[in-house]
Amino acid sequence: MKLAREFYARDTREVARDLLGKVLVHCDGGVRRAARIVETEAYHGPDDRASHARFGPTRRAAIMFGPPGVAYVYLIYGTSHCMNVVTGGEGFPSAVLLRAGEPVEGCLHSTRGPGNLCRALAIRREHDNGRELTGDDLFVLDAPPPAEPIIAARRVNVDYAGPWAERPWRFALEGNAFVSRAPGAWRRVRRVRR
DNA sequence: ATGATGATGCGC
DNA sequence: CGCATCATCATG
Repeated sequence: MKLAREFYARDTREVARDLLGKVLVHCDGGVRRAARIVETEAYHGPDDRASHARFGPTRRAAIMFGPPGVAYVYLIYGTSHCMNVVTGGEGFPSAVLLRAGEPVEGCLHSTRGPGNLCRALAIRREHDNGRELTGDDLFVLDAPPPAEPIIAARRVNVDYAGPWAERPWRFALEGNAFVSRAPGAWRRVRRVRR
């Protein structure tokens, strides 16, 4: 069963945790590609200095201010695409970055790391940015809560964000082999409620 | 540790 | 307009 808009219309950090174990599906011209989400990051509100929304509703970030349940896909470092799902209430900019998955079906590449995950599922900014996750091409399938405990840590590569970089808004399934490597990963990890 | 590679956002 | 920056990855 596909996750409905109400799933996304909640606090970013809650959505980021609840997305773990769910299955991201991309129907790519008749071919189905899917991965189980094992790592996410929350970007929460206009004051989050790590968020693309920190400059306000610019052309790129405006989508984060819009309705939840929409894909936000952008190109980073000229080489990698990253996919987010827009969350929260309209007008309050927030999104969850999908950082890693576990291959389920039709994956073209490693699913470890946000850029790799997009490449594996053939998700690209030109085709998928702004796509409604309530549609039939790109969506997330519901799944039972994961057996693995959920862990949290500071977000990756957002040192420019000052104190906001310390917030434990990166979530993952403990011990999962597909969780991305990153500097300082899981050092100050805290366990989160199930 | 570093380079590839291009969109983005800012400041002039 | 120019320029620095960047929610990455692969390689050595």
